[in-house]
Amino acid sequence: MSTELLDKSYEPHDVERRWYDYWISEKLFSANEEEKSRGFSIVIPPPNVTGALHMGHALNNVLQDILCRYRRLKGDNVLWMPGTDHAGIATQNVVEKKLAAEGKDRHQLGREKFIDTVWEWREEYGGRIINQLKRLGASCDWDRERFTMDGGLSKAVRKVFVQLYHEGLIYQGNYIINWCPRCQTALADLEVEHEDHDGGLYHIKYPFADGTGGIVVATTRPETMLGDTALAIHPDDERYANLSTDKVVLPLMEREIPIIRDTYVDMSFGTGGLKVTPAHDPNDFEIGERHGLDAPKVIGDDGKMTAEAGRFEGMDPLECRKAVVAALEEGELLVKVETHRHAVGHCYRCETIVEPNLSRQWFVKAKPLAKKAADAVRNGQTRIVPEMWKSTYFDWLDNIRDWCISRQIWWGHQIPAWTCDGCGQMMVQTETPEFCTKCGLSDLTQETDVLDTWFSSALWPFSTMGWPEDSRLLQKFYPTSVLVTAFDILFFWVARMMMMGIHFKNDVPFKDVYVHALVRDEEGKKMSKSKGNVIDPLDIIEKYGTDAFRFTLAAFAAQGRDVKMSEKRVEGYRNFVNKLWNAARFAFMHLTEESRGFFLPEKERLSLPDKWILSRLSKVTHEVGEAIDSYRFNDAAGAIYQFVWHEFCDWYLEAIKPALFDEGSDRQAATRGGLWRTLRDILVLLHPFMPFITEEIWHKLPGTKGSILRARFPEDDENIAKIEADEGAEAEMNRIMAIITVVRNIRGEMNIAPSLSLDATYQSPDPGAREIVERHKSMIENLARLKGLSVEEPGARPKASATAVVDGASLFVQLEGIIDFEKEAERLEKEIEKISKELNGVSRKLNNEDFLAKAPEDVVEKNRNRYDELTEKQQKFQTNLERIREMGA
RNA sequence: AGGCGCGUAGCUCAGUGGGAGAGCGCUACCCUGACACGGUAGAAGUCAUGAGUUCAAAUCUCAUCGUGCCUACCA
Repeated sequence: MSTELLDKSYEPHDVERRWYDYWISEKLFSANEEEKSRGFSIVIPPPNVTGALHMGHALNNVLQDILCRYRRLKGDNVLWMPGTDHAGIATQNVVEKKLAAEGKDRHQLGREKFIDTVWEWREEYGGRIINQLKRLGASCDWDRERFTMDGGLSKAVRKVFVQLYHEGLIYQGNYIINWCPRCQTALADLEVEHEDHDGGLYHIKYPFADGTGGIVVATTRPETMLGDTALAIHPDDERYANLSTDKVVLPLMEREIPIIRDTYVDMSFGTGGLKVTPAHDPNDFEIGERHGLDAPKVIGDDGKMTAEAGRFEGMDPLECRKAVVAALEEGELLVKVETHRHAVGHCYRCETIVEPNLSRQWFVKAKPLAKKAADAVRNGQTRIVPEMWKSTYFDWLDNIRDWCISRQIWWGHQIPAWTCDGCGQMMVQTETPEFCTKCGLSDLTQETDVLDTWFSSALWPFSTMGWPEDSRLLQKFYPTSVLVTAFDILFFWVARMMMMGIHFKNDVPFKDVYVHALVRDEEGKKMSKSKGNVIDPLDIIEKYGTDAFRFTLAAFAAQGRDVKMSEKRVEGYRNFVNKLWNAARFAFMHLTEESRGFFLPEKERLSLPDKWILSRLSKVTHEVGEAIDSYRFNDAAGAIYQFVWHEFCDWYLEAIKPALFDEGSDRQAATRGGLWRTLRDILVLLHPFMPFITEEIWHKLPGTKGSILRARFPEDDENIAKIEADEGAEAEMNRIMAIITVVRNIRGEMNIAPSLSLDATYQSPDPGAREIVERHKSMIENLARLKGLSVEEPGARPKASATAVVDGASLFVQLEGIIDFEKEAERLEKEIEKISKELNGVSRKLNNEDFLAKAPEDVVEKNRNRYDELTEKQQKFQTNLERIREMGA
């Protein structure tokens, strides 16, 4: 019975550290694959091991944590599988940069030593993001933390690669791929980010070989002309129907190249002539294939012009472009240069311009896998929420192209393919071969390329659970219940997990995919370091506490809309955290071991505020559960916020104070039960959103045992009394609250000092209403600060009073000596005007025969009732207005 | 070029066929036995624009304008 237990305002830091340690040491996040209870599982979207927590991670993981904590409260056996991915290119870049600072490069170290260095780096820094997730309160089963380069996961990668290869779904081939000259590796199409650039469109004349003229072609990349092997025109192009020759001379190279006819060419573009560079443009490559053209590479993998570029060898492509253009100008072959806006591809890891380049790479034949992945969503095996994303998902899968999976880097899963140095036989198998299967020679060379990181990520839902073994974990928790992710990796990751999961597990990897928003800055821009608009989640946590931050994220996670983050909002929810803290602090002044309400007092002993708050609580409990079940996190957060602040604190706590201070009374005992129960349930409802403060208060709340993580959601808890909606109590309480509000309104509008106690008269023709008001007179007097309320039948109106109308009754607030007649008249006029406006709308409807005939009965009825109420109210105000005018005159 | 969103109070956003909502900000009053990170009351919106469907539209349809994003091999 003292407030000394708690500080006046909530101090999160210490509390957060303490309880997180406690949860870990008590193993409260552990899943149990041997237990029979209903399983619920989520695999974390593994953050890059090089990563640092940003807002996107924060939102993503907070939502997952809310789901996991909620499901635990619902009694589920929850597995939240954590881990990181090895982020091949990104990690290699980081470590290379570090080496460069020491004046070294990876080639000096050699492959093996370099990989050792990366592992060392990972040991030292790789845990950073994991620790940051812990600051968020993430309740992952940390004992099971996985890494895509772990032994088990690597085994899964090999097995998948080998099987797909033997099924013909992985092949090696020479195709145009995206080459990042800085990272020195191929990239998948998805890993290229397109950005519009203003460039030049160079019109270049290719003279006919017979010297009779020429054809002008247009290109944005003149330097590639050095590798041209044809000039293409549309077969139906009448401009070129009768050419005297079928060859042109490639300028600068002075090489004769054929004029070919291909329907790919767009006659309406420029002059209708297209230069063909099979080695440096995907379309040109296909044309080249069709016409059997050579494909000389003029831009090398090192990003420099090759020997094929003749005198331009060794130049940087952009430098070469200038030189080529200058040379063309000199030869008077440059017809014109226009400015032209076109998309330029950049490496998603280092932003260098990527070169389309002909290269021998490994590919996954995506179409057959993609079809099954799309079908699984079409037939509802996997549900995408919100549905809006379904079309994006289908669109991509239905138009999917083969996936380039080989990377020319060292950090990653080395492709399990070996070539015999003797006979050239290729062996693709899970175990390292000792001898050539064809000639028996033991000189074998393994493919040096590694696999795309996303290749191993695609296996994450089952590789983390022990696949290819048929583990207990897989049996219990695969398919996972839901995948929570932002849309930006819908293709990178979700679609590919679907493909792999279905192919190798014969079942989808998750039942639901919940696609959440992207977190943006206050202006709605994507947060990025280069823009300098990044808000660091850890700074926010430091300043406002994790619970406030989490609640903010949840409250703004409306489906289908981005979250614009600003500190101001976090501050608002920090205040909410503090409000809860103080409500608890107040409650603890009155709660003892004995006041706990495992069973609530019999209904007859409960006061109206108790019955009311319990009824509201039962509804809010239901709302919160339903909202989380359907991933409407903002609705859940909103419902509980509204309830705690504006019902529990504003009304209930104020209403029960007299009872609580009535020492030794029965009503004190009964109300303590109501208070205990409501606070207890609030903590449980809030726990998924605010794990720390709820745990802290839980432990201080008499009558609770152990961690709140082990509590049951109120509806499912067998150990506490059932509560249910009580419409009667709600109606009664609403009537009382309306009266109080109306008195306060008069006080406010008339500018009456709160310290001034007033008398009021309540007049109603309804004996039932009078009885209710009479019964709760003291509550009204107390909360409306009245020194006396008399309850009467309609009759003489008190003189010099301000009036209000509630539920068909009149309320007179006596203001002898202090009433300002003019002000009161003004106030009443304002009320009347407001009512008239509403009345207009309603009567328009009721006077409309179509409305009466066609609108549903209940809508008509509702409007009729409203009409009656408003008319009566208007009349009462009108009478009072007249009276006030008389008195004032 | 296609596709998907968004445009509601000063700001940030809920609401998606029947009485315009919240948080922050603003105004007035108040340190009333937990909370000034608080309390009570109040002001504030042609629900982007135009047309249509409907008894009824912020909500459905179409168009327009503005805005954001995604996909794309038009040189």
